[in-house]
Amino acid sequence: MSHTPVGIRQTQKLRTRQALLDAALALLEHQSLSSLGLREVTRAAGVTPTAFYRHFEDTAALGVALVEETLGSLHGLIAAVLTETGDSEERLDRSVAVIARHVGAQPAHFRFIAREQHGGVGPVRAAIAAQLRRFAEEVACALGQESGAAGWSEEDLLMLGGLYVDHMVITTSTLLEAGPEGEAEVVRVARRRLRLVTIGRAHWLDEG
Amino acid sequence: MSHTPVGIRQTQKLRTRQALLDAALALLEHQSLSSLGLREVTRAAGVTPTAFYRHFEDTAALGVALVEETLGSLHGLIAAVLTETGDSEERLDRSVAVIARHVGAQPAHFRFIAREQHGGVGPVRAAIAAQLRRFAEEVACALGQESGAAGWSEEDLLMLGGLYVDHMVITTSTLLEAGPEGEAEVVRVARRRLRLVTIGRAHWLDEG
DNA sequence: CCGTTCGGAGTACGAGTGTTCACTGACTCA
DNA sequence: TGAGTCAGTGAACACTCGTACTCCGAACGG
Repeated sequence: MSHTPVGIRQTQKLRTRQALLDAALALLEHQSLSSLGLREVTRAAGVTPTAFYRHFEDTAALGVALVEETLGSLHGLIAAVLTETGDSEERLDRSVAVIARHVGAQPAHFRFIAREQHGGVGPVRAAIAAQLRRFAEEVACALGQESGAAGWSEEDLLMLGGLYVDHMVITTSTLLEAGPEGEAEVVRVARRRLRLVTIGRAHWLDEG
Repeated sequence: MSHTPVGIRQTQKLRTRQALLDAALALLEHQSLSSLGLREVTRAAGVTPTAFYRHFEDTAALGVALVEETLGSLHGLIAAVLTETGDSEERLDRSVAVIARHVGAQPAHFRFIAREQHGGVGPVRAAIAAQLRRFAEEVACALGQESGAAGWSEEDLLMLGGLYVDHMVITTSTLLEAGPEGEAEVVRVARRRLRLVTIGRAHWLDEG
């Protein structure tokens, strides 16, 4: 992939950068980015305030980096799940399960995304929107290669992809609100919702 | 309704209270509640910081009041639109139109809701969640009285009501992001999404 | 009419904020 | 090996912040 220089200096710099990101993410569990202080982050990361500027210009820039870290590695994953074999019911269950697993594994990251998707920091909002748009396009592309997609316009595929992605985001934040003990119920409802959408999809061309 | 005492004192108090709410709402256009300062609000409202405490304990309490102001008056409205006569296509268009009109009329209020729905202030999140749950129940109730609702379990009606409400919220924030010039396109896509859900609804019992 | 209530003003305090500057010392590389 | 680079330090800057006081004066109620 990208060049990963092994200089002691570079690695140490990356280590501090990651410490800042981790500290910020931990603090963002109970507040939003626009109220996150630069000093607050550096204190939690065990670094002086000035060191922050070696890595990020703003707390906003740090937020954008967090967006990349969270969503950047997810591309292709959803599309992959959708293109796996199995009937639509199976694929549906698997999609929801994948989401639940990821959210359970790194809740702080997804809480951050849910919170800042409409949050007060413009650049971060834009970064999230861009990533979600890419997801929608990927899903639309995957759907377009299915057998049932004959006769669907590109616009409608994008509409459907966006619907799935938005539903994925909603499910994510609902999972976070419910906590581990409420997960099963949330998954149940999410599956039903997806099934309803799938049924609508199957009959879309009948009544378009 | 509620008692509205006409004392000079009471009215003046309500006036400043409203000034605080309006000032806060204006400031919240470009930031989120958790970064909103008490002094900032009072400065914009033209009062001293100490006066704030006569009306709200916190900025969080002010946020809850804003939630009530925005969503409290909307109850019954959606259900009313849904129970009006006309075929499902008409009702669907009317629902989207009503949303677009409300968002266009008071964008700041709805931006606030979208932003704080997953924001960093717990009590406000809870207040919004409670209101949205009420909406979902109202929609579910309205749907239950339609002719096509025979055979639907109460749980599935609630699932569907929640789906509609969540979609309403998404549409709202998408409208806000798009601005007035992008409104037509957003409305187009929102209508299509709703139509797909409606189709799924019509065939729900066939394949349940 | 007069004592009480109370919304709001004014002042002051300590704590925390973002940003700047000169500096240090370990790493880099010719 | 020696000059240069640069991630991170520490002190200081000028703010803003939330909150606790005391006090004023207009509106209230008996």
